[in-house]
Amino acid sequence: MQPRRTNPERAEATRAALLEAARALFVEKGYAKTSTPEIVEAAKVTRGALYHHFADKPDLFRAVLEREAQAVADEIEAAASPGPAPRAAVIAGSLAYLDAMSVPGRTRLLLVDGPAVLGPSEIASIDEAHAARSLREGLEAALGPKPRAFSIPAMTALLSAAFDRAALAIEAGSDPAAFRSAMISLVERVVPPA
Amino acid sequence: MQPRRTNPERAEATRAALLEAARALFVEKGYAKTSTPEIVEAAKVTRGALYHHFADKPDLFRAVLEREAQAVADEIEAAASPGPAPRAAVIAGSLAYLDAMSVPGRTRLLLVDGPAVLGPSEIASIDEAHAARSLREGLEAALGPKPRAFSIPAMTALLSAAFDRAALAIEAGSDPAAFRSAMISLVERVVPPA
DNA sequence: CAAATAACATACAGGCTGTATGTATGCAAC
DNA sequence: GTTGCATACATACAGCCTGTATGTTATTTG
Repeated sequence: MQPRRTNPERAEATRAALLEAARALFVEKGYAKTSTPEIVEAAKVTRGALYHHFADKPDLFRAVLEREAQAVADEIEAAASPGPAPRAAVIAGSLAYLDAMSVPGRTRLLLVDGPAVLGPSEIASIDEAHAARSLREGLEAALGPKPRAFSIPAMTALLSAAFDRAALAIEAGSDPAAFRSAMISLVERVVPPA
Repeated sequence: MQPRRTNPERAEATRAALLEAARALFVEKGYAKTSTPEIVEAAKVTRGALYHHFADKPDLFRAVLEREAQAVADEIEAAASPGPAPRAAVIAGSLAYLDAMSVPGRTRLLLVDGPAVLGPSEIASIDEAHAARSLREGLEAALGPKPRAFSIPAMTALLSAAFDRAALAIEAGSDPAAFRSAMISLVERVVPPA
């Protein structure tokens, strides 16, 4: 607890406190019903600090989301290393995605409030930079270059949406096994065995 | 323009004016950035009238959404009459859904702002009462009672999400033909021919 | 050590939501 | 037909929230 702290240290500490407090409140009450006075109180800073680090409330939300999307992408990468069996890698990545999205709050942040606050196009670009990219590359590796009845980017988007809905349903209390198996069944029909 | 109007007439007229004005503004600027003063100005009534007819702003939004979901469901029903060919009916209903969702504003209302404002569970129940129910019944008719690798309600939810993403992508400017064919391809893999 | 700057803190203006209260018109009973 | 009530609004107000503008303190730099 030295009162002697370097400037980047102070800044990073308050930034982290704001991100953590904001994440917790956005998850608990949703973006719209969370006020900046609440956030700064939980983070034990003032609104001046918030508006010093972030342009506005959506900008803070965006920062929370990018962290979260990065964490999800990391978990997928760890599980679905693109080895010699691309089909197995896609299925492993699929289950890893559902596991990653079961971390409390992630569905609300990334799938519910995110599109409304930042717009579906910005969410799509965050997604394409993280989780969806893994899926697309997995499909390309598993399907090869021969002609197909569908475009890979389009099918990636459709499957990605199905993944999201599965995560939401599981979060809402549906049977996880039922949605996991339905999702795998869907992927297997798109990527035929060998 | 007789100043002599019956009470139910007056009420229904202002209700309709509010719903129409609100829909237009929610579509143009989104729910969060649309204020009730704006809405009542466009509808040429006062905020007193709004809060007389609707409990609060989310309640007005819900009324707009229910109308919209009903309209979508009607278009699907018209196209996918469950005749003797259940597989063809599912495919016809699929294309009808994408057409219905191409009416300007519907994706934003039903797929973007809806889940954030009313919560995904309430949106899911509105959907199950309208469009998703058609799809589930179509799948049941097309797949029959024999055992499958997946549960029909779960697969209905996943396909429904893929439909929604296709509608969003088309709205965002992606190639409609690519998404239509990818979507049909997905449905065909779930519902094998005959 | 002095000036400049980063990192906040405080104060304020404008706008929005929901409620409480007031009013006029249709309506129903007598 | 008039009296009383309910419906359908209209107006006014209180509280909160967002973003900005300005002030203050600690750190860094020349």
